[in-house]
Amino acid sequence: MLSERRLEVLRAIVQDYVGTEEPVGSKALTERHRLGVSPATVRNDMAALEDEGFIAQPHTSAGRIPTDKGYRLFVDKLAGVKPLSTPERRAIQNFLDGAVDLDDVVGRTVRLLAQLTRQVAVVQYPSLTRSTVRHVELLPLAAARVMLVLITDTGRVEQRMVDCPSPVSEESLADLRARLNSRVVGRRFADVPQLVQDLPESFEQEDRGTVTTVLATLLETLVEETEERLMIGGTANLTRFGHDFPLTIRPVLEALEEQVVLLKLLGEAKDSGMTVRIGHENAHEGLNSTSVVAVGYGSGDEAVAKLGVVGPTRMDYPGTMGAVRAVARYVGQILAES
Amino acid sequence: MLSERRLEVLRAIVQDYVGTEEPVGSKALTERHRLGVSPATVRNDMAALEDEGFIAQPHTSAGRIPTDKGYRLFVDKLAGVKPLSTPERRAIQNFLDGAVDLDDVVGRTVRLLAQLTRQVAVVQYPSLTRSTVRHVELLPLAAARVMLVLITDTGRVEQRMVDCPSPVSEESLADLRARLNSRVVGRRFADVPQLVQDLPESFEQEDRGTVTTVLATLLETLVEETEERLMIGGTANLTRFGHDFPLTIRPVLEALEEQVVLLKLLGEAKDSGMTVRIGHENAHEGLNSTSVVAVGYGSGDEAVAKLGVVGPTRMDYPGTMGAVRAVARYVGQILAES
DNA sequence: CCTGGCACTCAACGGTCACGAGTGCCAGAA
DNA sequence: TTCTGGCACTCGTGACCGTTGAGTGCCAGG
Repeated sequence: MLSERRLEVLRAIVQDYVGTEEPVGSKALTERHRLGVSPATVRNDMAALEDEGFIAQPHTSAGRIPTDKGYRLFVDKLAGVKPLSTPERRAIQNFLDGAVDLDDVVGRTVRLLAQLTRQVAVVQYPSLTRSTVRHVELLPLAAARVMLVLITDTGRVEQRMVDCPSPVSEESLADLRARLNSRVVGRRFADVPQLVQDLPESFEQEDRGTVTTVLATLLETLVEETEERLMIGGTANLTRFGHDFPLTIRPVLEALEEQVVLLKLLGEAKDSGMTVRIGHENAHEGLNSTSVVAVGYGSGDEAVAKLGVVGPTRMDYPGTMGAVRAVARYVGQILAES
Repeated sequence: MLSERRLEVLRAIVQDYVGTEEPVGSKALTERHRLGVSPATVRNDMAALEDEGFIAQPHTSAGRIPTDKGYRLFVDKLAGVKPLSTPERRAIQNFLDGAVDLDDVVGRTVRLLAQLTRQVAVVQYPSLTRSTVRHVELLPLAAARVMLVLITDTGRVEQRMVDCPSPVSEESLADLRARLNSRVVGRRFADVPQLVQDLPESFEQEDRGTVTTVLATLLETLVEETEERLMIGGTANLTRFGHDFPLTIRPVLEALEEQVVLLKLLGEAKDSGMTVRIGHENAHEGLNSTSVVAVGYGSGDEAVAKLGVVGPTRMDYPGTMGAVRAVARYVGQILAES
């Protein structure tokens, strides 16, 4: 087991390295942190930490840098979550309060998070399957053409065109709309399939085709949209990564463009509490030199979606975690109000 | 005026430089392009082209590279638009055909364009002001709370929450919905303000407040959404820019994140025909070393929005222009069908 | 178990030098 | 006139090399 002081040394190394972006040596450490021991002692501790795999040397005769394992220990045991300052909190609230619709909320959140953490921000749209139905609308566009509009309690709206097998009267449509809504409003999307299962049977023969088609489209929409949407921002912050750009930044940008990858990334995060994935802990190869800090957010107790940031493993974990958590809370509040 | 051969030399320089990304010298030129003259002659021509400002030397004893002015001449006089190959056309169609809604169309388009040109793609959502109204829906959510949903002929949907000054009955709402739709369906959004101007007067005193509020929100939505939305993709392609990364890529990423900047950029493009802005022709400073190729697209003759790509001034103009034009056409078709 | 001392390693920096691609200019040929 | 070959010159690039200094590992003694 590592002694108290060695942990202290690790903490100091992480902090210095995050600050300076340069390998940190024993002498510099004793000067900047009152460890109460000489550089030689620190060197011994460092050797031990290196043996255990918490730190590494880029090359002989250079200082040490933390490994993924080192950051992991730092995050788990050595660092807390740094709360935001009052002005910061106020700024968040002001910035988020002006949003007019869901797109706007998500857009503002992503910009805010990117600015606050100076990293790449990712915000997932509230999931359909975890939301409840606020309203289902059916609009006749032509004789046999209907637009289906789904509205969630989180303000999300989805629409689909439905081509019916036969012309539908306004009355039948109104009837379907009414019955459909009476069954599903207030229910979770995940439960919708069950709830509408026997609906066609209660209609006249002539309208049954239409009802079936509409319901099919509705269910299809639910399935398609389970692959969620998301928004990213702050990619310009990637340029602060390191000096060895092209190789580092390229795969990250590529990964960020693949929504599938990002969604999987967020999906892997725990539903409650904050999740931090460091370097190689990320399954996707392009993100092996980045860390992901993610957390769920929602209007109530339950998370309806996730948000987070992607940055270099060498990031300010306490600060980033603080910002992510705070933003998630405020977004939850905003959603609850609307 | 420049002689025929000198123009030919300029064309050769642009082509070679675009291909190799390295300053091109007189000897290499004569070897790769059958100009029928010796390197010495080409040198004289180059000196002339340099005097006129079409090409420049990064430093003495290096080859020449085209200036913005040189590219401009190339695009205007020396290069055509390269049509896509049949497989490419087919790929576009296949890729775009599977789209389920407007978001999907735009998303697919942006990915397609990025992939085709290997550059950053920007696609603007169909403008509200230039679209026509397909339907206006009013959904009662609570006694004094209504959701306003706007649907355009291009499939775009906008929704807003409206808090009414007093409770509204279902009947009044249905009445308003009917009258509103009878006035505006099929009309252009730009004309809506006029069309609904006198609507409140025709309602009972008790509902007038609600009507006014709803209309106010409607008009507000139109104004807000005049600042259009857009989607970008292919930013990973920025890493192919040059070897002097950080300085080049940074401002571009920043500019791309500012939707305002991009919208202005696209807004400056001509409504019909293709617009190419080269290097310093772009007002925004961060884009001084990039070129923008943009074109309008729409379901009919008229453009409802624009799309384009952003890439290094050193880009394959004929190919890029060909891809942009082709994609715009297909997107137009898709929109017309839906 | 900590400390000071010491020899060793190695990336980074800067200077020198040869190479070669590319230029401008000029005198002579077409 | 216009093109061509020849020639001297420029200057960025890359190889080579010695110096410097931060940092290490190890060891003997407190």
